[in-house]
Amino acid sequence: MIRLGLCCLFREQPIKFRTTTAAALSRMERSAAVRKLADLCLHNAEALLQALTYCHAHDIGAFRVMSQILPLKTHPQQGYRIEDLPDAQEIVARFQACGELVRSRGLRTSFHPDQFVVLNSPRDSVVAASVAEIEYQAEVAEWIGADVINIHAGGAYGDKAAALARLEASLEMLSPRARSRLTLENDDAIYTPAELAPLCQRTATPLVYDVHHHRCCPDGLTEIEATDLAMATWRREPLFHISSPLEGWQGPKPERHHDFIDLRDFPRCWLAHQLTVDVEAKAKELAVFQLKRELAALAPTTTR
DNA sequence: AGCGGTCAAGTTGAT
DNA sequence: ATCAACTTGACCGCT
Repeated sequence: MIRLGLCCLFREQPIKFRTTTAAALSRMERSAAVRKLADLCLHNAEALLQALTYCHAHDIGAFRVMSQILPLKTHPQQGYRIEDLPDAQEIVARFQACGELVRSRGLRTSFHPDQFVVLNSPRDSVVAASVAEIEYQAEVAEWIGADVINIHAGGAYGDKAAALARLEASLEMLSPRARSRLTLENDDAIYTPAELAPLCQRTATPLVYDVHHHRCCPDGLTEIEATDLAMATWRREPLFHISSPLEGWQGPKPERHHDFIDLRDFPRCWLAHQLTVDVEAKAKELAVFQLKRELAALAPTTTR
């Protein structure tokens, strides 16, 4: 019943996504720059199709798409609209082909905008840039059939209640296609499941439960309680995160991720549910395979 | 061809 | 006040 997900990259499989830098583009004529960007987008769409094909063939049920799938899409100077790139139709067509595969094979895809996306910032410019980034990912999500754009709640700014109120207000700024995909995840330092759950329930925003973060930043809830709380916020298959600490729970930085998942870190209460669990481990597909094997040995019919 | 410094963005907390 | 850590590899300019 557990669908395991791979995050963005491969350790051994030669499937590579490409990107560029704003500095490099700024040294080129705009025509050459957009040509390069278009080539990268075409390449990445093809690579995504390969990634999804690989996942399906190897029984990996979910794939997280890297934020730079369209490189520098919302950069203030080098950003672009897809329709302004050469081969725009071909780029979209290739991503839509990914979407066909996702739907026909029952795969799940998601996005996880990174730490620069902060919807609860007191700075309007930060919120505006964050909304733009989420909207870009929502456009690609629509092409590829991704149902999740997962973000953290943001900073505390010395007043979490006010910060969460700003977050709630910012949700209103999103288009329907972005809003309907947006999810919130508990983080490893600031916002716990207990703090996010009320907002999630009130705003019908699914809560992505990261049990590693919960262990780093606890709130008094047991893992069973947090699991149930998070599950109740989903109107579809829940998406959770798993990872193991690089140097053990007693190490200096338990929030850092290990190459593989220690089976002891996988909450047993998750096994009873139909869930997607993204495997956040540096050995990538190898870690997914290892966890799948170990879960299968534990309970032979409960994984796929 | 190979090497290594650098890469758009925000926030926090260690120094 | 400054800066590394988040996640991480890959780009790109230099030899």
